[in-house]
Amino acid sequence: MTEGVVERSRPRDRILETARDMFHKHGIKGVGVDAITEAAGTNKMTLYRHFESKDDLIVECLRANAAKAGAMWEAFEAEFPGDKLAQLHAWVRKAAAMLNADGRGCDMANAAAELTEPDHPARLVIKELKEAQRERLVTLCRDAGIGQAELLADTLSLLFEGARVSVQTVGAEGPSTQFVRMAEGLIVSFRGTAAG
Amino acid sequence: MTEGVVERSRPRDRILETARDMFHKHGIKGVGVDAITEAAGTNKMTLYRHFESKDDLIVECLRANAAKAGAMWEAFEAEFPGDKLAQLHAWVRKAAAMLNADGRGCDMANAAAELTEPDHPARLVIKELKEAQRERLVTLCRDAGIGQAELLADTLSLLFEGARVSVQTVGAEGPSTQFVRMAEGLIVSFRGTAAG
DNA sequence: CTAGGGTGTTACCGGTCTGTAACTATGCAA
DNA sequence: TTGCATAGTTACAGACCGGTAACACCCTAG
Repeated sequence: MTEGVVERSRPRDRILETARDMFHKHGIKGVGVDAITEAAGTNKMTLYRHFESKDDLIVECLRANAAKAGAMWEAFEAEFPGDKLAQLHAWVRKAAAMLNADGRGCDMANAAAELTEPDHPARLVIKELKEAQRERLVTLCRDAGIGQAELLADTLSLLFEGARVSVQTVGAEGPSTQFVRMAEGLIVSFRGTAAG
Repeated sequence: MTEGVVERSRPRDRILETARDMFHKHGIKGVGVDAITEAAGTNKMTLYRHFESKDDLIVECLRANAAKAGAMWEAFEAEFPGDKLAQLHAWVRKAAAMLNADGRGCDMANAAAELTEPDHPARLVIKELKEAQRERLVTLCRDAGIGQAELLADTLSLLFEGARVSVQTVGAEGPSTQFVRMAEGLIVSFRGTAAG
């Protein structure tokens, strides 16, 4: 009765979820473990019983983000079963929606900007997850029957990545407003050229 | 009359230069003022005699970066006087060179990722300087006789921005390798369409 | 020579950070 | 009931952070 909060989930899940949100909003070095545990309604000892270190927590947060992104791809397939071109356009719409979601960029890109030590554990998983994402987009382009699928996928991915940092620096009214127009134009252009 | 021998630049210049380098390499929150002054061969008191605070130093570093970038544009004009299209291609080559320079992205984008407080003094100058950069590229495209100059400029700028974060996340062997090909293709494509 | 501005040195303040120790409280299961 | 895993509490260690005070130094202008 008196407790109506989200105390239903287990401390580990609450910590992970809260950390994801706070890292996203305030950056990784801008949030301490004390603030995370307090916001998660638990305490520091419990955090360190579930995670080896803050770096470990960071890595788990990045993996959780990637898992959520993976679910997005499954949603595309569910919405347009077999229609790969429609799924590609869905990706463009979803990307545009993320641009307007909040003024923060990609969590992995932001993490890479903050964690500069070359052997930081997060850098490995960032590279791994970004490469997996790229592979997915390349496959989607190829299955959509587009020639030079790699080039289109890389171009779209660079445009999106650039748009995300653009909203973070100059805001949502900057060059990123043209993202959909650019992306759709590119898809049309690549569809026009014969495969090869 | 008094000046002449510059065997060693003044403390303020050394601090500014050192801070620019260290912020670039290790991020802003990853470097303390003690480390900066020590690397600059001076001490903390001297830093605080020339800069109001670390935030003030950050802003001055960003402005110094922008000034250096401004010199780049003048170099284009000096190398290809009046030939705006050649200057645009020079911009593409210069951008590609920056991608391979080191694995770090744009200092302003990285600063925006780190400094999340909405009213942080650095955010204002980042927006101001990025908008100035964009205006320069738009003007160059327009003077090069390209129709839809804004759209080309924004597309190129997003591609470049995306390529910089890409090298920072997956490395220089990722999608950013195709940057020149993408950019040149876009310029050709936009030149083909009639102005209007 | 002298005065003074720029610089260097040392020590310190109050705060925050990650991470740990020791102990207590709770809930569930045999 | 007993036993054990999980979670909460308090306190602390050790390091680092941005920023300041007080004072000694040196070079040069006058």
